[in-house]
Amino acid sequence: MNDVAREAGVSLKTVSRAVNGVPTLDPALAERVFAAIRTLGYRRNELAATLRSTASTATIGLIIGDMRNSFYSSVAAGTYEIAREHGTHLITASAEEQVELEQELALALCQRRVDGLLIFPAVGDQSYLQPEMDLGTSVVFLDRPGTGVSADSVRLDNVAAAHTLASMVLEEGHRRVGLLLDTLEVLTIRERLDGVRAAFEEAGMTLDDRLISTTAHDPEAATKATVAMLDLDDPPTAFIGKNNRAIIGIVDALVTRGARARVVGFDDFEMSRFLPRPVTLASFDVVELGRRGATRLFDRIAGSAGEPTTERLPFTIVQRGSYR
Amino acid sequence: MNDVAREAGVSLKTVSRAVNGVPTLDPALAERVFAAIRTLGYRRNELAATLRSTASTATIGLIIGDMRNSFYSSVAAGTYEIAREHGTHLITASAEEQVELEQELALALCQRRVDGLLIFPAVGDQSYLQPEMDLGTSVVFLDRPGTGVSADSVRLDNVAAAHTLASMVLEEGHRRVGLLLDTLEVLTIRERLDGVRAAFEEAGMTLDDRLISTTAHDPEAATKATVAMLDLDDPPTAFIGKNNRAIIGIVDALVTRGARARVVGFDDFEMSRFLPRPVTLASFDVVELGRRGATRLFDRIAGSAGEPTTERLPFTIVQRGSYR
DNA sequence: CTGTTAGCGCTTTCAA
DNA sequence: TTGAAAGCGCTAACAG
Repeated sequence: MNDVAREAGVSLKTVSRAVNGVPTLDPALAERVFAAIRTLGYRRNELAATLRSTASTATIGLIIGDMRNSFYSSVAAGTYEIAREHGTHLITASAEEQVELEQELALALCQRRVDGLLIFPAVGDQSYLQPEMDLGTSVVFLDRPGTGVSADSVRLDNVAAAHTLASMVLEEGHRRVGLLLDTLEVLTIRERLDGVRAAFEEAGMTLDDRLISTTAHDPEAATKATVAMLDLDDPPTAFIGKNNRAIIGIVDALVTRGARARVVGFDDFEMSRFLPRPVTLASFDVVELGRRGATRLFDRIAGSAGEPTTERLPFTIVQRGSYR
Repeated sequence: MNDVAREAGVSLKTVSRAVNGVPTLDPALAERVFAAIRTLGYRRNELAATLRSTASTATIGLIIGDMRNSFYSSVAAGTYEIAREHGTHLITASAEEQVELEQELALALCQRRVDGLLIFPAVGDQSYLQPEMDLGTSVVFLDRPGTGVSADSVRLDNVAAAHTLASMVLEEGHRRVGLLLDTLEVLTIRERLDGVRAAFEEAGMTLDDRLISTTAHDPEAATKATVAMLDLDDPPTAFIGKNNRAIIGIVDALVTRGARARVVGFDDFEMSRFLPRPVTLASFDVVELGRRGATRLFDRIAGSAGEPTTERLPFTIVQRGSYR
């Protein structure tokens, strides 16, 4: 910048003003500065610019579970969209649902002075964020609330979606309903179970514990659990899958066994129309989850005050599968 | 940092040394510094640290086409994996295959002083990168080479994969083969066409222009083009799809028409086993593409010299679909 | 092994 | 409207 000032025959500060587009600068001077910049091939150092400045670093961090999972990459797409509108860079990191790793990554991002953090909190304690938040870093939780700190969150309306799916199945006359879930440590899963349970209670029924699997982490595990339920004396006539991968596992089991059963579940996916059995899915707009989270974060970064809020995204019911 | 020094009763530099883990520091002094850090809640500013230092910013940039596309998000996953091993942050940006946007994003990342850039170059000219590379920013191109600059690239062996698929179909006795491609402006597509053409020539045959579609951008367009070919007097008995989305479109057309045809193509995907027709796919390890690109980039950042290299990832042939 | 001084590239005073 | 000086938070260089 000094070289540019010398070349243009102006002071350092005038170069700074030109580069920052300060309107009170004489256009003739500005043009001389830009000419010098071109001849010298000067590149402004954005990092240095934020050092003295009270302005932000124009960078936010996103901590997700797993980049290969389309759920998370869709959220990242929505987040990026909003970040781009704000001229902000997005640093994405993957914590693999481990809270220690999440903490390490979040603190590293804070050391990098990100303006804000969007986090899918892992099972565990997020109180490590409190000092960072006190120091001015904004935080928004996605999909589930953090533990031990109070911050904004944007979530899915799991209870209502689960209630709707379960009511539908019960109204169709099914009485034996198998649930393919994951560990109940995860709030999202508990919410989905709660919604189903509420629908059962409204119908004057109770859930059979033997028809609740909490091990359907992936398609293969879901298949195994489904097969086990089909082998019961009084097997389910309907199944509810906790997400797209559970649905795949259920359908796989049914096809392999040549069994017929009603299948419903959560999350739509691109290939769902090719499922060889008809399925009904409660679908959430996951890209919108990323957009809303980022929008809330930028509100806070811009200084929006007030108590932490919780936003819940609605769902839609879609019919898929039974391709022949 | 000054406050910490005062609190610990040492000099600024000693705090710096403690924070950086300089081994020649008296452990007793270091402990006093850390105690002061804890009581004051001091957070090191990584951005300021890289200002004076000749060291890197420990950040790399990745410019992809579209975050929602699993092809790109898989590459991002592989890139992140390697970046993490190097203690480096990953800033991801999406240029939507537009070269002007790509240039804007790449230059913005250079202003942020990323150590290196991984780019899926859009159709157009990448010579805008030359000044940045001269200034020391490393660049590696993914999936296709950049135009107008010479840099490392990691690519897929499209020609060989296309040749193998086409030879397979011809050996099975098919003589009318429909190609569902995208615009030939994209090198990857041209390579795939070249591989098919070579296989045809080896078999003493030529491609029928009416059986080459260059409009199969998405599943719907692929379906349309497939239907048009099926309506010809002498319709294809086999189809080659340019990627997973083209395959979906082809299968959709066949199922809707109740038509039988051999289907082969590029790229495996999670749901391919549920396709209602048997398909043979040439599958590339896309996560590995991200890993290799990042590995090459870190080699260059570490100072590895030499002429730009081109690496090509191999493919594997997999059988999918025909689920009942 | 520790401290002092200068300076990274830029912005913020505040005076002219 | 422009410029000089000071300083952001840290590290490099060189003494001691």
